[in-house]
Amino acid sequence: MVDRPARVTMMDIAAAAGCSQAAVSFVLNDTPGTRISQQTRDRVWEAARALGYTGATYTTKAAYSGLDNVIGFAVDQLATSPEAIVAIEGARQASWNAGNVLLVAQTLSDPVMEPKAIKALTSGGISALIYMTIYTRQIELPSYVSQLNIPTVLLNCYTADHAFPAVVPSEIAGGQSSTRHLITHGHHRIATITGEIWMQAAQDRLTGYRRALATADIPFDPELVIEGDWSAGAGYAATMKLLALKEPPTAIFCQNDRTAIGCYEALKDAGLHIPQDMSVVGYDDEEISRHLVPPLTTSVLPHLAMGQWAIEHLNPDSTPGKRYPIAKLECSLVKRHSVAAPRADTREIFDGGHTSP
Amino acid sequence: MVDRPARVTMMDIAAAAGCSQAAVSFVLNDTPGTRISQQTRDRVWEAARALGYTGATYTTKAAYSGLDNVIGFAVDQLATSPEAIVAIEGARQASWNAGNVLLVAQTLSDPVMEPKAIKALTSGGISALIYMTIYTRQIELPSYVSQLNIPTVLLNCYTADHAFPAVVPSEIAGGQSSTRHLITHGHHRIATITGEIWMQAAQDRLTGYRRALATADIPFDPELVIEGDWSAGAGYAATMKLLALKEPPTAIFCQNDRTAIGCYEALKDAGLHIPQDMSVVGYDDEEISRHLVPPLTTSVLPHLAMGQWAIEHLNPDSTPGKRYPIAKLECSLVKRHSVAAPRADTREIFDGGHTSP
DNA sequence: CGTATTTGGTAATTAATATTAGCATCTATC
DNA sequence: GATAGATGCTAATATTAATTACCAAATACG
Repeated sequence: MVDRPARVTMMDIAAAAGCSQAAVSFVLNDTPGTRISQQTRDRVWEAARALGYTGATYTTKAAYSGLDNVIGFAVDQLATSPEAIVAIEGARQASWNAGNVLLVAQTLSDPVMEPKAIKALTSGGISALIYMTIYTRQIELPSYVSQLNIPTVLLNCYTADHAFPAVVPSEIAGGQSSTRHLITHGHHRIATITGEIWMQAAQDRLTGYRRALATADIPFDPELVIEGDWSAGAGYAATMKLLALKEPPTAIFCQNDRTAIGCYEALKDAGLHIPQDMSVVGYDDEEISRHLVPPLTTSVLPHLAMGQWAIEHLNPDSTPGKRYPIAKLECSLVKRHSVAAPRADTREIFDGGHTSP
Repeated sequence: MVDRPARVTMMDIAAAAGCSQAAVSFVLNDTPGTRISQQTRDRVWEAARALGYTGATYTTKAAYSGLDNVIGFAVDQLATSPEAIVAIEGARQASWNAGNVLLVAQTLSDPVMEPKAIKALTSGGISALIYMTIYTRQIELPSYVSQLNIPTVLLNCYTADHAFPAVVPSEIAGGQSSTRHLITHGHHRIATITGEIWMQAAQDRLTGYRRALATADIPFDPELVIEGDWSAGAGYAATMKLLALKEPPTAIFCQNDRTAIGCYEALKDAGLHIPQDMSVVGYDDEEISRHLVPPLTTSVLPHLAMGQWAIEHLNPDSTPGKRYPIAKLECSLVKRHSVAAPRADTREIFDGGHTSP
């Protein structure tokens, strides 16, 4: 480069502050063992700030830039739901022994903010990156992430090319075990209220539901699947629709807790009691679920475990071209008091008359 | 320095990778317009990583280190309570227009981790720092924070020397307005269940309580102040103690929502109804409060506003020696259904016989 | 087969910063 | 009022990294 007019050097600061370049170096680096008066220090700092000193050109984007054990954690949203916090906590716990520091930035799913956030993270010299999204989904990893040349793990999302380790909740298994839990309590006529069906999670939980039915040799009845939208309102409406059926279900698998809240309301309005008249299970284990009456049986999202998994799979040997399978972690069922065996009379109808002892 | 054995330079990498220093520079900087084969690039990266290349020495800790608009947010705990997240969200909203990126790190109140966290934050070249604690309290700001030479704001904490702008909730005003709310509903015999009294927040809320009584010319009765510990259990015990009083109160100001939950339980067990037999107000506006029966009147902690305030007061002109007053933001009361006028009969006793129309 | 062009580098130069050594000036001390 | 530090700084130098200019081998091509 022939002309570099923009760059501010220590020489410029020295000229502005009326001292030597060496003095500027001493001040800005706070070099121990040098004697510079406070006045000169102030003048230097002031000049540096006024001129917008940016440090040396020699700040290579190279790996291990000074800080070891700093792991970047990029997530699209922090405040909207607790999952991100839980995952961060899991990551923190897992890296506790190693003394790692987590640096968290929000990408806000914004084409302007995301590169800024990632740059802010990386220019600090992180040694690894965890990239998380709030909603489980396939993503296109931006090039400025994939070309970072540091170990990277995807959390709650994955790319089509499987170029990075990725971990997501096992929603299929979760839907399956929720449904199986109802089946083992003797239910045969089990309804489900889905989320917005275009979302991966909703499809997977439904798949799990069907799989559990198939495993137990219970025929699938499309009448018992109502499409919701994760909201309590949809849960209410769907439950009402189910109750109006000629053969109403004896149990409802609500595919998230908010839907279950609407379901609770509808059952109350219909004069039915949980779990005597109707068993209900939710999904997500939101804080409120344990305070419902009766406390809701639901599945915990494994975000804590996913955070831990991510840390444990930050493998430095990134063989180029390697392909990783997507890891799926179990959503464990927390059993509370919203599930019971169906009433004998109801059960007899579908059980062909023989009741269990 | 005569011997510098530790420092890894591009020369070292060049030797290890079997190429020139220039080639290393090209590769690590991804300099456009240079032709380096992929094999050489790989060798260079591998060597750089193996040797632990840390970048140039010339990475001055100077101001404005490359990244403008990156604000560090250090907080002791992220996961234990939602306040930190709310404050971060407030800060994010406030800096939205400016396009700032927030970089969040947890200090974990740990003498080992905190310096690491702060260093991770600052070495990225943040232009400002917000330092937050979960519990409102006076702190000793570590020297590596106070000597950072960037605009700094304290959130939910403050130093004895007032050397930095600081913002905390106005707990005194909050306690006062909670109590006043009960007074305006006609209550004269108002109890309070405190938190752990060594905590600033508990003391301040109690002070607000006393101040509200004094303003309304209601004599302070020590019998009506029970020391709790923020827990539901303490709330239960304290309420029972209050109910056993010769002249039980008609309203209870629980100094946090969890205490109020215990209080609700105790009242239920005593066969009393809220708000007909006893008015209750809480504090903190936890998620659960709106789902209690009846929904709890409580005060919202102003963490969102505090986050915004912090961003707005990141003033770059840090005149050395300047003193800042501690800003206090209002805890606004959210009125739900746990407060009503006292029963006429109860009120008559203390009202001297004349009831309001 | 000679020549042009691309590929893949190096050597030398330059820019920027860190560090060492030393030089005035002040200040306390006898 | 000489003198021995201590203080506050600069000049010179050493390191390090970025960049330019150039070079040799491989490849394409008529």
